[in-house]
Amino acid sequence: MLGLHGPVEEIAPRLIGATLETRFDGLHTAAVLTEVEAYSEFDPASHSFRGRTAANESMYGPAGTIYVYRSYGVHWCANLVTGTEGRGEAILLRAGRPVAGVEVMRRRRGRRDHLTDGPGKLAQALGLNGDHDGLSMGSVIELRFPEMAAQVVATPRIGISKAINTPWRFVEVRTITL
DNA sequence: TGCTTGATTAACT
DNA sequence: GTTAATCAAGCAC
Repeated sequence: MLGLHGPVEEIAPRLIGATLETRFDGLHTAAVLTEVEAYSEFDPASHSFRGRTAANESMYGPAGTIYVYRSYGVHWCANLVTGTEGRGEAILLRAGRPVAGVEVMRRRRGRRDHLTDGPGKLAQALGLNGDHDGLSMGSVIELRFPEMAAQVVATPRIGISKAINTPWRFVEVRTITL
């Protein structure tokens, strides 16, 4: 996919402002990404740091692959692979702004607000779960880049205990929460 | 085989 | 601000 292949720390900020769209079972939802985090091999905080396993296999796929993992045994979190195949790099999609299918999102989330303001929430609102791990960007999951680049700020990543000073969290300036 | 730790969320007080 | 829910991966034994 155009503009989707490259080092995670370079691609990640460019995902801010991009629209992620899903069509599952005829249900259309879309969110503009406002917060992402980059993870790579040789990165102690990354799932791929300890090497390739059955669980993180899709992190090693080609650019455009979706990596979905179970978080805290409860939630699903979605990543987008943008690196070279076999490198184990991915970008965690942490938050977004609903722009289509809000009622579908509300039904999936079971509430009216806080639909996409967290990685588990964003994945659930878009209907992403373990079934979609390893799928590629294409007919059911699409990413559209904006006309103009968003204003982005880089900060340390959230909820990790290693490499806490690596500023690989990228947040849209208008929605920044530090 | 058992123990600890999460790339979290929601419901509490 | 605190805590339960809930489970798989990773690591020690």
